[in-house]
Order: sequence, then structure tokens, then C-alpha cells
Amino acid sequence: MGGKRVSIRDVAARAGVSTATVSNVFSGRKAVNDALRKRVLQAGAELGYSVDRAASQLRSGRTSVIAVLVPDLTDTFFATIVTSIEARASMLGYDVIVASSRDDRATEASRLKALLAWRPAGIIAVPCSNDMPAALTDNSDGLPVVLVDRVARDLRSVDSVVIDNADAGEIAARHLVEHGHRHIVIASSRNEIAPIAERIAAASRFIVDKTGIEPTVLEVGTVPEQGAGIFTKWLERHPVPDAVMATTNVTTLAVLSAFARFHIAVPDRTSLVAFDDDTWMSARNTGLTAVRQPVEEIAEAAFERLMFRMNHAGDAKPKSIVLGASLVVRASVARRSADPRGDGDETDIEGHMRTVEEARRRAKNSLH
Amino acid sequence: MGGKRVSIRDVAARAGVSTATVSNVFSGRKAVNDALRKRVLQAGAELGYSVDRAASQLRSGRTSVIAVLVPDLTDTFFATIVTSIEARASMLGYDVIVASSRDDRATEASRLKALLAWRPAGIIAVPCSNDMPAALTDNSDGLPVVLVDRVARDLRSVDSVVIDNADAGEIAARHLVEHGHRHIVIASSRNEIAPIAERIAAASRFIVDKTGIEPTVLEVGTVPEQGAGIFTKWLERHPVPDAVMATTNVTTLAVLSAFARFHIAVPDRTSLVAFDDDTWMSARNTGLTAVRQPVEEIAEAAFERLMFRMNHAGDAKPKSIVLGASLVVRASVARRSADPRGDGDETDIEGHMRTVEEARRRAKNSLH
DNA sequence: CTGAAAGCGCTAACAG
DNA sequence: CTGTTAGCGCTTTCAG
Repeated sequence: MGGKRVSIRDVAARAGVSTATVSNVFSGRKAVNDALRKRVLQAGAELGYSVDRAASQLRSGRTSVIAVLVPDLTDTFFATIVTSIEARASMLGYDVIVASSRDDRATEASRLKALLAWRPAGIIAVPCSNDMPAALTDNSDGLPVVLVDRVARDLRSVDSVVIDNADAGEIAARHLVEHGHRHIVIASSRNEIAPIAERIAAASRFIVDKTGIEPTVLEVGTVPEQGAGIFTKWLERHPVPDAVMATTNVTTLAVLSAFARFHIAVPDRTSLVAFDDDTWMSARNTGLTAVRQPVEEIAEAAFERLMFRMNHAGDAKPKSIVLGASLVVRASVARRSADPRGDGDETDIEGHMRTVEEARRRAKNSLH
Repeated sequence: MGGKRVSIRDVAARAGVSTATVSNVFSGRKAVNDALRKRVLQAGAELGYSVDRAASQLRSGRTSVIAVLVPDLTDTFFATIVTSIEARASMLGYDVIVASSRDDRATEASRLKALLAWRPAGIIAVPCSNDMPAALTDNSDGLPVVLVDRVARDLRSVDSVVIDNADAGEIAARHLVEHGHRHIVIASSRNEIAPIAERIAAASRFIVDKTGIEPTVLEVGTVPEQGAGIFTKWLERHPVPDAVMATTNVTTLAVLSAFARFHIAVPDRTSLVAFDDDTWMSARNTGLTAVRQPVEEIAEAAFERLMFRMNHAGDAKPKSIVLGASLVVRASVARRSADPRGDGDETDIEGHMRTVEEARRRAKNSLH
């Protein structure tokens, strides 16, 4: 039940030295005679002293906080990034303060203000929209900022780390098309999110080019359960597509949940390209073929870039680091023989309709 | 490229008031004339002022940091808890600083020291071992502490939030036994972790009581990939059990991954009770029957208790809050007809051996 | 209700 | 190499 906190003065008194010496011992910024050093350390240990970071930061102006803002810590993609940053930061003596914007701009703004109030040494943020969060736009005091993932292509005013989203989309689309799939649904989280938009655009372009058939883009949001509901509803009214392409790990989950409700078998009944390479995706009898983002590398790049910024204030132009995605081929995409009904032709509407009916029937049988 | 940070003095000057008034306006601790208030707010906005939390904390002694320590942010169970705490904390004006111990006691100690250096208002920790982390044992200055999850049954010296692990274990065991399963493998993460030990003990006791057959307890660790490897190895040398009972979400993943490698079908070939109720567990054609921990409630209870502690320093005895777990029945446990070979009898070793051979054969066929 | 002044715990600058 | 002293930005008496 606490006596007063022990301060640098207590240690100084006990060791019979000045506070400055104690400070030097603990910060290591100035050499201290070894005998004294030991005495100070000893005294510190006996009293259970540890330097107060708030005070230290206030006085020195040097700060040891790195702020991290993500839309949702529960999403493994973001959680992995945060974990990685925290590990790297702590190794260099920084502490990480996290905040989640819950994918909401207002929350984001307010959390960001709170983070900034700690005068962090730098901030790594996954914005919930594509723009620079407002609180960061007027970055008049040169706070090092690195944006990750949700960054519009043309936003070149800050350092950023993204993946080649167009390529990621195309990789998935190509795999599907090459396996003979024609009627493809792209499961989007929210179309206005830049990386999602880019994945979709590239995939659509590729699919239309090769097959002449426009894929269906369905927004299912960023919450798995809701997404499952939305996709389920869609499946009730539409034929089961040849294949589905997910654009995030959450959309993957949503799609799979909906499939489960109708007992739609992957890849027998329909194929799926997942997004992100979460552990659970391979812990199944038919492992999920997935577009893999190099999460660890993303975190590393973001952290490195932040460090760079912290050491080279305003010089150096903002840099947009783009990492590659890759396809992990497993078993969720089947080869589909060319459709004899003639791809992209209006006449195939009949085939479509037939499947619609079938889907309806199945829906009725399966749901409750 | 930053001019000096704007301080309370700048705002005071601009508004033509004293710094004390500005402080009162921003902290809201003392009423300020409305006209003045507006002027101050205005000036603050124009200058982009925000109070420096480090300075504020230093002077006032009041602190707005809540420290959170978990073994691994990547584990959805912990990530969910952190998310929930962060949301609640931020609503009350607290900021969360997180650290991950990477399941290592040395790391834990050092991260804890770093957290404590911020003089947090309180700390919520999931220890990596069962004991009170050393840095917290000598809690002479009455820092509010709430321990979560990895807390030994008899550790009554601190507030803690756990689930009824014995019950959780028994629930799973009963479900399996009632469905006619006899040869059961319990997938442990690490046996020395208190909650795991309790789950296993209760499950084993129940299984032995009812069937006379001792379950096999297999430690697979806390990393999914490694766990998969370990369980895979085990499967190569042993018959496929009637059922597997997982004790964490990671062990669930490990088991499933190993099953996938051998194409062991759940529940046709063997049954599985999963642990934790992650989204992916239901996003499958055969949804996983799972023991569900009330994660959200755990986080809430921990946070509430921390708040309580923060407001009632040393009074009130430490409390151990125990929440219940429940079984979510889905489709991964099949009914197995009673074994005609006689349960628990030595003679059933023959049947066993036969299966070993079969497993070996399958393993050879499936691997690479 | 507002202002002046002191000082939280620490580190920077400078003197010794 | 060590000590003295001032003061980071803020909040808090305490006068007015």
C-alpha cells in the first residue's frame, strides 16, 4: 500500500552522489566512474527504483513511444503487424501504445489525438479510409509517420508501405481463369478502401479481358459474421458461381461461412481463392489456395522506414514502399472444363437460371 | 518541419489569460467563465494545441495509462482481450500501452519493467507462467493489478479473472464420452500452464471414471505450425484415436493441420472438440464443436475489476472472478457405437495395433 | 472565478 | 568525471 514512489533523489541520497550522476548511470549518456556506478545501481536496486519515463521524456524532449493505430486489432492481419512492430520497438527501447479505430473515422480521429498527446517519436498507422487521417495532415511539427496498407495509390506525401494490390488481384484472377472459371464473384470488404479497390479493378480487368464476362463484385464488409449474412443472402438469390475470389481474410471467412450454411463444397461445387495466409486456411482437408501478403515484411518495412524518418527528420522525400504478393496454391481451386454453353454469351442465361432454382431449393432445405 | 511545439503558455498568451485558466479549461477540473472558456478553446484550436500527457501526468500524479501484457498478440484469444480493453479504456480517457512477452519469462520481466516505468494507473496481465510475474510480486506501491487466464488456482493474493477450467475440460470430455468415444487424445499446449493443467486434469478424471481408459496427453506447444509438426509425428507412430480434445485455439489448429496432412476426416474418421470459438471454426462444412470461453466477458470483468481497484486502493480483498465456459455443439463429434472389443480391457490392444498399421500405411501414402 | 508562483522527476548545461 | 542549477509543460495551491 504505497509509500511514496522512489525518485532519483532518493537513489542519489542513498548512494551519496548527485542526481545528475544517477541520471547518467541509468541513461548511460555520460560515463560514470565504475565504483560509483556500482554504488548507484546497488542503491537503485535496493530501493526498487526505475526511471520515470514521463518525467524523462518531458525534460529531455527525447521520447520513447511509438504509436500504432489500426482499424481492428482482432483482425489477424493487423494483429500480426502490431506484434511485429512491438517486438522490434521494444528491442530498441521503445514502448508501443496502440489504438484501434474500429474502422470508424470519428473514432480514428479521436484515438489519433490521444496518441499524439503522448508526443510519440513516431507513428505507424493503418488508416481506416484512404486519406491521410485529418489529424495527421497538418503535420507541422514533422512527426515521423508511416502509413500502411490503406493508402491510396496517389498519396505520395507520406512514407507508406503497401503491397502491389493490382498484382495481388490479378494473380488470383489469373489462377481462376486459367482453371477454366468464368462466372466469378469477387468478395469485397468495402469497395472504397484503396487496396481493395485496386485488387478488384485489376482482377476484373483481367477476367473481362480473358473471358468477356464481368465478375460480380459483392461488398460484405469488415466483420466476418455480418459478411457471412450478406453473402448468404446473395447466395439465396443467385446461382452458385464458378468461383469466388476473396479480397481480405475477413471476406474469406465470410464466404466460407456462407458456403457452410448451404453445404456448398469447395472446390467440388465452386472454387475459392482466399486472401491472406492465415494458419486456419491450411488446417483443413482441402487447404485454401490463397493470395499471401508478406505481413512480416510489411511490418518490418514500416518499422524500418519509421526509424529512418526518426533519424532524418525532413530530408529525404516520402517513399512508397511496395511489396509483392504471391499465390499459395493449395486445393480450393478445381479445374473446370470449358463451358460448352458459350462463355459471355447471352444464351447462357438459361444455364444460369437453372442454377438459380437449384440454389433456391438448397437454400430452403438448408436454412433452419 | 516543425516550429516549436505549442505549449500551454502559447495558448494562454493568445487567449490573454493565465496558464492556470487554460489548464482548467482543458482538464475541466475547475469551472471557467464561459466567455473565457470559448476564447481559450478557440486559441487552442488555432494553435493546434493539445495537452502534453507526459507533462500532465508528471505534475498531477494522476496517470491515464493502462498497461496490458499478454504472451502473444497474434493469438486471437489475447488479441480479442486487448481489443476489448483498449475500447473500454479509451472510452474513459485512458490509453493502452501493450507489450507481448512472447511466452518467455525473461522477456516478460523486461517488458513489465518498461510498462511500469510509465507509472500506469493499472495493469492487466496474462502471465506467461502461472506465478505472479516477479516484477509485480513486490507490489509495494499498490499498483492495481488484474491477472487474467494464466493464474494458478491457489494464487489468491491478487485480483484475477479466469474461467472454470475444470468445468471446461469436463464439458468437452463428457461430450466425447457420451458420444461413445474411448481412446481420446488431449492436445495440450504446455502442461505446466495452470488453466491447461486444470482442463486436462478434469477431463482425464472424467474420462477414466467413465471409460476406464486413460486419455493420452500430448503437448504441442503454443505455436500452431510447430504443434502441427509434433502432432503429425505422433500420428505417424500411433493409431488414430477415437477423438481429440483440444485445450486452446492454437492446439485446435495444430491438430487440424496434422489431420489435414493425413487426410483424416472429421468426424468420420475421428472426432474433435475444439477450444475457443474462433470464427474460422464455424466457417467450414463440418463446423467445429467447441468449448467456448466468454472472451468478451473476461475482458470486461478484468477491466471492471481494474477500475474498481483503481478507485479503492488497498481496501477490499483480492477477488478471483471465475467465469463459465460452454459447449457449442456443431458437427465435429460423431456418435460412435460402443466398442465391442471391450473398453479398457487389455485385449483391445490388438484392435489398437491393427489401427497402428493402418495409420502407418496411410502416413506413407499421404506424406509428400 | 482568475492569476502568480511553486514544483512533479528528470536531464542539459555548465562549472568545478 | 561529478555536482549545481535551471527548467521541460503542466497542475496546483493560495491569494486576490
